[in-house]
Amino acid sequence: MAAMTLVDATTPKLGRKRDLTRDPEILDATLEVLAETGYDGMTIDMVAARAKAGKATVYRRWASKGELVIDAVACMKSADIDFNKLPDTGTLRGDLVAMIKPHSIEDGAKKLKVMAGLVSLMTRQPELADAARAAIVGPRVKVNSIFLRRAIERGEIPADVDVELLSHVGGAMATHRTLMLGLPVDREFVLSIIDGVILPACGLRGAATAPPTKATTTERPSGPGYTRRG
Amino acid sequence: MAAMTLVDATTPKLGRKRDLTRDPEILDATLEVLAETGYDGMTIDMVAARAKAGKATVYRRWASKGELVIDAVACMKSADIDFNKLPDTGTLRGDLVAMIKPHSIEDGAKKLKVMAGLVSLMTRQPELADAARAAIVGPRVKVNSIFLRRAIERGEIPADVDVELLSHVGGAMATHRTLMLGLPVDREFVLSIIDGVILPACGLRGAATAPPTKATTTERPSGPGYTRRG
DNA sequence: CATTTCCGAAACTGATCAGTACCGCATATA
DNA sequence: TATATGCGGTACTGATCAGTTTCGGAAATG
Repeated sequence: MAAMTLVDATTPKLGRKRDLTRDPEILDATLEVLAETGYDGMTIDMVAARAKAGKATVYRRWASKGELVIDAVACMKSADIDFNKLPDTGTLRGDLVAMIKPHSIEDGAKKLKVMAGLVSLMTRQPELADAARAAIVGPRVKVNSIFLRRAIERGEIPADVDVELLSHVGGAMATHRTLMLGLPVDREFVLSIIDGVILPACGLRGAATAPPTKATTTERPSGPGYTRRG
Repeated sequence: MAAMTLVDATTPKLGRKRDLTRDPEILDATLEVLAETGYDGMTIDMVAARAKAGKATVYRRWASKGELVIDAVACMKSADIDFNKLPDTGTLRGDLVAMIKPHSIEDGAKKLKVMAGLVSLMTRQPELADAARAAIVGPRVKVNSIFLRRAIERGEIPADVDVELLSHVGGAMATHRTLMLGLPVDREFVLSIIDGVILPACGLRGAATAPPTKATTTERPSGPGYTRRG
């Protein structure tokens, strides 16, 4: 990921070799500063200081501030969800809830903070926008759509639910809460999205909710934590 | 709205009076530039040029760039929804759809563009964040919660739907689509949120959708465009 | 019509920051 | 151990921009 915009780097025959361990450290520092101050507030000196590196070292590896940031953002992608280890609990709710881990929440929060610092620039820098979407939006949407499609195949939810749209609901609510409302996205909030929006929108009801006033609540396969409406 | 941060302005006994028509023109120019370039990209010279005013004229009215922007954002609030003329069609879907007017879509799109230019700063400037939320998030959420509560009172939707949460869904999806995906929020998209997320989450189904595979679709008061599940 | 004050324009000041150049030291090769 | 090179640090350059000052002209008052 980093290599793509790295400044040439022809290996010398003699003398000291480029210290490759500096790259990830500088990229991490970039993400930290980005999350704290945003793109415009971030200076190369801040990044260098954070990484305990010299400014020149940064410019020896990346041609410009813009390319450094694009690389750093692209870097976040790999540190994301492992698609080979997705939960498969047998229920949509189970799968969604299984994704709520402290690490995942924390990681998402940091990514959204980075995103906040880039939003303004993204409208004018398609390359950056693509990198940010691929790193932050893409993976989460993909996971949700996998879970939803599974639930359809399983017959748990109707086949006509708008998977594409519903896959975005979680991320949209988290984004909105962080960027617009300035409130934290914690476990409780994610649960409320699952039980208050996504599952109901699929015709299911969340775990700990009272049955609807009039509806005849037909008990379903009775797996832990959901009932089907209709 | 503008007056609160305006620089003193003691009326003289003699000579030319302050041209009050310049204020709204400068504020409008500010919003335009803000939407196009974001807070950091915006310069006072740009605003002055756009308003065909001198830079000094701007500083004669606002003490700093920050205060100008806060005023401009606060200004957007008043140009919003008229709460005395909210639609009341008798159905939740009818009310929600009645809010989709070309002007409303356009207005929302512009506000989101302005918001995009402020997001990064909002995390570090609570005053600005408050102004932005009051102008952009607040009114829309309020409208949705009014519609939802009405629908509950009417018995159209269950009383246990999470009104607070669902009121944010529309705005969250629009924000996400604009800021993160860089796609336009058009009538079709708003309709898909209504029919694909909000109504289903309330146990209703949108107008032009096939009935669910297994559920017994009980026909309800049979107003145009909805059926109740359960 | 004289006076006062605002206007737009443009020049100026000081701070900040991207990007460059250079230094002396550390380190890996031969 | 001699040599070539990357390292962190610092000083520099040039551009940009917030905010100030100044100026000639235009308007409103009396």
